[in-house]
Amino acid sequence: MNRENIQNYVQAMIQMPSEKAKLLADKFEFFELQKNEIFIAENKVSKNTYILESGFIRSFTMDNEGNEVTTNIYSPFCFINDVMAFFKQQPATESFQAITPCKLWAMSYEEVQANFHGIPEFREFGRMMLITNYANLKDRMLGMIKDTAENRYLKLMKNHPDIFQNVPLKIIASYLGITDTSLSRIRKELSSK
Amino acid sequence: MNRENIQNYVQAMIQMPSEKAKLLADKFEFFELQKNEIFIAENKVSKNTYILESGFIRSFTMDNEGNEVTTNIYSPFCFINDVMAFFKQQPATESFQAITPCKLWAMSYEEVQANFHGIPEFREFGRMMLITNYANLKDRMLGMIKDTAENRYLKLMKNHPDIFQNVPLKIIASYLGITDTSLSRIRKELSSK
DNA sequence: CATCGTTCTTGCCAAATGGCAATTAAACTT
DNA sequence: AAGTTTAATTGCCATTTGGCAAGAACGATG
Repeated sequence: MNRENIQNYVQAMIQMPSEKAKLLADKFEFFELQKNEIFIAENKVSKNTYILESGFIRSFTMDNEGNEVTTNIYSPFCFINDVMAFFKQQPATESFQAITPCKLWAMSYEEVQANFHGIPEFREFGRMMLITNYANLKDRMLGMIKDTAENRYLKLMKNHPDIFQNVPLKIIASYLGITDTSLSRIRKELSSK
Repeated sequence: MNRENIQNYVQAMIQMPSEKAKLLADKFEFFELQKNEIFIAENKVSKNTYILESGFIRSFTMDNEGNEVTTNIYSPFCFINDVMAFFKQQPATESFQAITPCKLWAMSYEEVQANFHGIPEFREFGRMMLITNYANLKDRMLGMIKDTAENRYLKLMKNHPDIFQNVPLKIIASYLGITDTSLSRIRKELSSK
């Protein structure tokens, strides 16, 4: 645990004096998760929003046949929650689970609201977080349409090699929108090139 | 053109007194588009944000082989722009084009910023818009992974029958993430059931 | 209303991905 | 370390989707 880490993260998101960043970082509370622990459950209202300091998290939901679909894989540092559900304080549409042991920082909804109104930089930080999340999702959406499964795999490899050392392939496959069987075959195909 | 329409739209997005909604609605300027006209061009900074009053708009970009990929289809009333690019005032990552003749309302970036700081309800409106966009994108992303092309087609049919009467099938196919050939076959298959 | 260009459909075949089941490999538990 | 669970790979074949090209249908325009 190191509060400076999230201070730097907050500061990296938007331009502000380091004292301000420290002020914001101080609003977060540290906690840890064991492997496989679920800390935001689908259909329940999430009272906190989170920053991931170390470890790997995934979000997932169920498809119509009852299979788990991994909607996202998170690696440090990043902001984590079901944005839509959290800001409206409605039930989450997906669950969030620790893939490895994790260190996180939490801030309650009430605290977020209070600081949104009181600290312009924080409001800006929140907005930037929303925008960044949105951009990431959009990139992924485009990738799903424009790229083959193989290319999506290669891109993830390139942009997040850390994930492949810490996250089971079946979860990665689900995130890429294919079965673990297909991912295995794609990997075999690539290794023979 | 009817300013009351967007006043109602603004008011529907977040709870506020109708005088406030009127105040916000007054900030938008009316204009029209011809069929096929492009009003936000990829790689250019969009100086305005828009509300669609009538007609159909699509956003699109190019895939790696140079084919157009329709990223979204917009029908009234809705908020339109490349959210990420607009709020950061960076070059748009996709183009926006009128599929039919359209009536729109525009607000400049400067005006948006000024009102964000001056009118809490407007700030809230902007945030809600962002969140709503995000939720829609997320639903679509999930659909791409969870549903077959046929189901995506049926869902769109159910949720936006209006689109099928106004937008060419090749654009709808692209939006669904398949080729026009495949969409045609899916439709044939369904009609024989 | 004749023409030109676009959109939509269809046939044929190829490529990508999935489903299931068996086997191997790896990770966890005691 | 042995045994048990979970993850990953592989073979076989089915299904979905794509690519290309030809023709039919539709729409805009003179």
